[in-house]
Amino acid sequence: MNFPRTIFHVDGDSFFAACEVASRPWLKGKPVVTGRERGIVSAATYEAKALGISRATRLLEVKKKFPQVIILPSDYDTYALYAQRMYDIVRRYTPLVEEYSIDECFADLTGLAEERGTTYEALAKAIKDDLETSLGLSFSVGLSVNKVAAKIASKWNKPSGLTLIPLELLPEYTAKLPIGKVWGIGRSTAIQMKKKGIVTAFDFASRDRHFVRENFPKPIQEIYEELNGGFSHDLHAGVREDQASIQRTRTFRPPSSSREFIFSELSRNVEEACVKLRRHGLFTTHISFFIKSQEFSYHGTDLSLPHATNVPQDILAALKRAFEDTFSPRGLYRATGIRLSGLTTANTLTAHLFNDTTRTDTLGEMYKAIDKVDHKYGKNMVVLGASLMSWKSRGEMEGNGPDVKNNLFRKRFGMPFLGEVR
DNA sequence: TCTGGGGTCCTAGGACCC
DNA sequence: TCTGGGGTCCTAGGACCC
Repeated sequence: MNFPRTIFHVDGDSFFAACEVASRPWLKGKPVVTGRERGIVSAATYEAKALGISRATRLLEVKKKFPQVIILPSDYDTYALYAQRMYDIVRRYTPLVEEYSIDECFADLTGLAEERGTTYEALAKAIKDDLETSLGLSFSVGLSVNKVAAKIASKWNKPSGLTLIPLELLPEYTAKLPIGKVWGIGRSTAIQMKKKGIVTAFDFASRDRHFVRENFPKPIQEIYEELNGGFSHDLHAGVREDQASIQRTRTFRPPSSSREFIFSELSRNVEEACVKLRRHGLFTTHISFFIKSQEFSYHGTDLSLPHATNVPQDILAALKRAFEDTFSPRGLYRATGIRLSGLTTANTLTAHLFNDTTRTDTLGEMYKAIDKVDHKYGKNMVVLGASLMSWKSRGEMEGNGPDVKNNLFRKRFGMPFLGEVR
């Protein structure tokens, strides 16, 4: 078997649902789905899938047809914990591990089989067994010559599959694979390709290189190379420190046309994005926000801030006018979102360029204290008055239950400058 | 005061991923 | 599949410069 480079891909089977079962053993063997807060299925155990439930099935339908199914809200903190353990186990074999997503990773095993006097098949099996026995979850793994091919391999046989695609077998696999299933080929590219007579991944791979260069953008050209056994996607091992953006978005139900409420939703998103910013020790210089209409159209703008910041007050001040310009009282909206980009590690710009640095520094100090309070007593102990309507909203009850909601309000008191504290 | 050729930087928007 | 939330990368085109 020929592996010029040896790229390994791990994919957790029904990951979210499987994590729930692993952390609550009494759920074992039961049909469990996650995604309660969304109203549709995010992940389903195989017992649930056996009933005919698949991703994106409506939960109302699930409840009606299968009352025995256990419906859980997503718990990303737990999933992230399992993901971390998964990466660490793979790292026992090589430091070259890319933490690709919450349920996937890539590893570069090039040369390792020879080094250990074993085969790649045995090596892949060992990693898979290690993962499954240590975590109590099932994984599908794939081994091939690059990332695109390794993804094909891990998807080939789910759940709990182990597939090796050496260079010489790649055409056999691509010939059986619709082009739209290839990692990086989305709907619109697939449609474009169909018009050019490309149906399978092999159809694409066997086209003339010149034709591909002429007709497709760079990312698609890179996929072309990898479908032919080349190597164009490097592994990004280690943790990413140069994150480009942080975003926070939230859908609310029912949709609303209240200016105050929608701004409070935005304000809450800004606050939560800032928490993340501070946790990473970052400051933002560019923001973009949107409000999303019931018809799924997005309205919003991008803004540059006068100086780098990590406190919500600065961002909201910049946002206020743009929001007023964007918001239409006749519109019906279903979500808001904020994205922070132009991230830097220090607010160097503030130095002596602006005369309100004192205020910003004071706010900075205050948020240090607030972050400590949140760390000690739980998230969102202190929130801005501007966000308050969002916390009061009905949608909140669905996730946390009425107790939390009542609790939230008993302990509130107003505080100048900060808005409201509870 | 009529206009060549070439470069950089930024932004909006599209496409894609899990 | 009538649709949640969090990301990345690329490209075209405008602004500006020599």
